Amino acid sequence: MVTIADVARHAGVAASTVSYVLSGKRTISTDTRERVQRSVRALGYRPNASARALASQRSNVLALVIPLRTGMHVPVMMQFAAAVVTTARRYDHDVLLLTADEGSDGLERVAQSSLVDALVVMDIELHDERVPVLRELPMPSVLIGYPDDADGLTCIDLDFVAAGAHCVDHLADLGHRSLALLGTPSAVYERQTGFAQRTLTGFAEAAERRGVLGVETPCEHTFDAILHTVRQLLDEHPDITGLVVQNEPIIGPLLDVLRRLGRRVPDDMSLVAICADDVAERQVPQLSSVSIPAERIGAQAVEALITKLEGGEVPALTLQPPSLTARESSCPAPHRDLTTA
Amino acid sequence: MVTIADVARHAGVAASTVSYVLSGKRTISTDTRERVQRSVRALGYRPNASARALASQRSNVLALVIPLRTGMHVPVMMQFAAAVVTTARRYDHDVLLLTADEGSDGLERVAQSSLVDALVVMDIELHDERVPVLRELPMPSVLIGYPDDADGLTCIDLDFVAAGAHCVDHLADLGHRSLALLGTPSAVYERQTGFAQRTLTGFAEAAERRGVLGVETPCEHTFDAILHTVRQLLDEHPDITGLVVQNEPIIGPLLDVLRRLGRRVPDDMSLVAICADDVAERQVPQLSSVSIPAERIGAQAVEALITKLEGGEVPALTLQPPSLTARESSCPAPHRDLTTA
DNA sequence: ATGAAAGCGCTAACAA
DNA sequence: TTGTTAGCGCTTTCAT
Repeated sequence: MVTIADVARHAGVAASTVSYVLSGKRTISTDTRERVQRSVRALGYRPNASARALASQRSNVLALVIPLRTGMHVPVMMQFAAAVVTTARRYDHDVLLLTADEGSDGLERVAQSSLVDALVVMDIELHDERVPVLRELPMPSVLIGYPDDADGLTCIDLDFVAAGAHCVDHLADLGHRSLALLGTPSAVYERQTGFAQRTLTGFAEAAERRGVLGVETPCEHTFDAILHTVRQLLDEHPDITGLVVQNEPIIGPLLDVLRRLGRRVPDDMSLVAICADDVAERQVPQLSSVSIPAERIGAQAVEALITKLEGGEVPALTLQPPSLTARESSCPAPHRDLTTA
Repeated sequence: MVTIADVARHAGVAASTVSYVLSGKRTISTDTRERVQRSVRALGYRPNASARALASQRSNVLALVIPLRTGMHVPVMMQFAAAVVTTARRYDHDVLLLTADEGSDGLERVAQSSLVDALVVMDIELHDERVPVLRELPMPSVLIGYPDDADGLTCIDLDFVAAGAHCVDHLADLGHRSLALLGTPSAVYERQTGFAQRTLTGFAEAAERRGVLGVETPCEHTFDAILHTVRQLLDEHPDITGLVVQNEPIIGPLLDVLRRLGRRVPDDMSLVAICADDVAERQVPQLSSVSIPAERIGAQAVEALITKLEGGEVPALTLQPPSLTARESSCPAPHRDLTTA
């Protein structure tokens, strides 16, 4: 292994000079700088990460805590993770991957051992045991999602309340009077997961505001569950003509189920999904959808952390405004048959 | 921050004694050990990771390199990643997440800076630029997948050749005489990705051996592409009655496409997929499938690394034997209509 | 503009 | 069974 001392010897300077050339924290004469840089290249020198971390009290590693639980939509999480890693690298940081099942102990472990400088925590529940821990940790963190009590924390998320409302408004604008929200599996609600809960809130509030019927139901992932859920929904509320879907894996089978139940999309039933754009575009018909800007949020989370690490200020809560793209799955409500009214 | 010196003082022993109590590398009298352990708890001591790594030349961190490219099936990758993290934790290691787009430079960076002790690299291509780099790196690595020239490397993978053959045998045993392999997007083949390539080999060899027709075609992910690919396939080979599918995201739409084209599964067309069990079970009808044991392979990769780190020997190539589960999507071939023969 | 030297917090060889 | 001590390779203060 080639050390800083080797480089210093090779360049005929002191080790500290090499360090300063590399960090740029001191002005170095062009001559010396170039000589050192040549030596670095000649010897293939790479600073030892542990030594650097020990001396500088900075590991240049961020922790990323991802959920590995049932009901989470995996591709979206991967987009987050990818964005976090890519952005971290842009700021010369690496990413340590933690799974949520280590719980708050895991957070304390990596933080208190100085393995990482800061943390990104995904999939925050409304009452999350990790939140008080994060608050006490001696280093910055950013939550993707936000808990009920977000005091003293930095949170970034899609504005799911607005997303739910947005879907209702879109359908209500098209003349639909009876809507349903087909949500995530019930386990997700029972965990009091923020995004699911808040979409529901936005949906309900908007339905009330617009004076339309707004029914809500969770939905599991199996085909039979989807069939059963939708059938029951339409039995109880036969006049529903607008569906909001927040449950990416059921989208394909759902279209099939609606076909079997004799509802054409969009003629008999308009659909708006909350999902990644590529998923929406891949369906037949293509789905009107509110997209989940995972890349944007992941990048923003890292940027907020870097800012905090440099002593800067960041907003306590950043909510991405949702944007709805109308595609083929939503259209004006069918005329009401007044004879059956 | 509480250091080992604080603990030593609190317990009335030398710092090295604390170190030895923690590592267990020396026999310590019960009395001292308990006193030290009490002090550790009392002060909430956590060894500093960088200091430990610097002194011991071991970071206790493994690198995991995951692909973020088109055509890869994301949920399977997440299963790998989850298994790697979970298993690493069982051996007291953490996992640093790298994306494949850092290329071989990324590997050199984390290895030569001693950021990690060892590497797990996923999605290995047949001719992979990272392979020669891994071979020269001063630390152990395990490849998930394997390149053409795997000399001096440790590789773990599902035996995709056998998987392809297995599917053919299953269908041939049921009397099918004309089969097709519906593969991954062509980009995956063009990258010379091992698993896709080898499945194809196994498929072709087995078809030849069994004396049945074996047609192969890549397939993109969009609905239109699936429709077009399958239609063309059945136009050119109308007597195909067995389909092998290695392309998880198209499975749902494919069933739809077959229905549209008037082929009932399994009555007119038997289907065998190479995919995760839960995906196979979620379909209607449930798919006969060769499962991808991601958890097993991920865990095995980490265990191999740990063994190597401890100076042990591991096999150069570990191929998981595929296992096929027959479900509802495959059945005996329809009787041939001899009048049209 | 550069160098010397004191740590950062831990491990492990050496001593006792 | 335990303590003393010399690093691990770097950053950063202090000195020049």
